[in-house]
Amino acid sequence: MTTAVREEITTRTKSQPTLTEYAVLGLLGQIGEPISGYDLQKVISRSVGYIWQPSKTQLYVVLRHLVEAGLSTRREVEQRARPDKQLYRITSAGRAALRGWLQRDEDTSDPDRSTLVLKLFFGSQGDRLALVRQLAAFRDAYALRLATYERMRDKERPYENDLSDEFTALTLSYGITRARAAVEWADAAQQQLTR
Amino acid sequence: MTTAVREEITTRTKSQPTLTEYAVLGLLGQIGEPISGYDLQKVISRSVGYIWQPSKTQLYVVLRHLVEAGLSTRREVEQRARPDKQLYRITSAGRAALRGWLQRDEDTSDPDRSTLVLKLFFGSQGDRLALVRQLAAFRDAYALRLATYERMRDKERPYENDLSDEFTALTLSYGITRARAAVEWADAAQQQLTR
DNA sequence: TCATTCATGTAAGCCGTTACATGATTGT
DNA sequence: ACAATCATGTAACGGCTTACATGAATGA
Repeated sequence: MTTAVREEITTRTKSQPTLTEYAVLGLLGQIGEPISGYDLQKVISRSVGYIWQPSKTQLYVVLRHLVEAGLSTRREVEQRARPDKQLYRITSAGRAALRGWLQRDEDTSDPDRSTLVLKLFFGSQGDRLALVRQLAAFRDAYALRLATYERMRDKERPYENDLSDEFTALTLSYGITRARAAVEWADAAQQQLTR
Repeated sequence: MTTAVREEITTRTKSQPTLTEYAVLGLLGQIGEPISGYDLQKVISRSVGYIWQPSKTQLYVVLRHLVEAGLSTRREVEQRARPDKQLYRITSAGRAALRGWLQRDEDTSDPDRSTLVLKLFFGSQGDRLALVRQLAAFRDAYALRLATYERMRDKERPYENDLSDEFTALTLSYGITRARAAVEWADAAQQQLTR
């Protein structure tokens, strides 16, 4: 029974890490010392929490995956007064994977999912130039979007099948506001990083 | 075999609609005339697309759900030159469900998931006052966030387990920029709607 | 006495994605 | 000759959430 489960899990492994897995890896890298899943969650809520926050259940799953992929070690610590705990620590393979991820350009130009911002959070562990380059791509993607939105706004009868009214105009202006804010932020960030 | 599948689906029904289902329902309501899934997708890409965009596969699933829930009718149209198609049209029960959704305050105060903006898109089909009220809640949620972020920024040593550096400061400033933009937009929108 | 902290997990299920299938028709 | 348009779907699976379980220790 146990073995059967093991096998299933093992065969499923090997695909490349998810966003969440990289995020956890990034934290392990940033923290340095071994840390339990439980404590990690607290760190998250005080740091990356505002960008990205998985449920605790998922966190435990992700940590297991990282260990299976050799990106983290797990060490069991027995306690008397408290339940036993597992301490996780990034491996050198983990650091390499993280650096690789931070390096790689994202081909998806969907700025909202915003992998870029997450990467930037862990920027100190990666290559500065690669991040600046990705930041520029992020900026451009949003600028493009912004242009599209503004074109939509400025047409009086955008398309045959038109749904526009007072309310849709409002939501469109929301999109514009957000996109503009993103572009401006990206510009400032770029200056900051290249200065 | 077929019957078995039918049963499974039927028993699973009955839970209240998902966000995506409401979104499709909103579109059916806005459009008025019967429309095929295929055409719906096009409308989406030209309208709500920038807020929310399901895959075509999911769209077909959602339409089936709506019919099963009695919120939409489906009428088969046979064609010679083209594949047959199904035309969907909102029912009165559907309109009622939609109005109810637009009315209801959302208890989750997570502004990012942004149900509010989606609701606003369909605002013309709902009660103006209810939407203004929800818009205010949205504004407040973001204002609260903004305050939290600014507090984080202004502390030099935020917490024991501190991760802050040049990069995290940058991402924090991203959060601040976004939150501030959201608050400002919400204020303007509120004025617009109450004027 | 009762809630909270510590610490990890299982089970069930939802929402959604990508890849693939089908097959005639129209445009380049 | 080849690609795109029309039109709908199945299969497989992935990521994530919520609810639930456990059980001692500490604090109000």
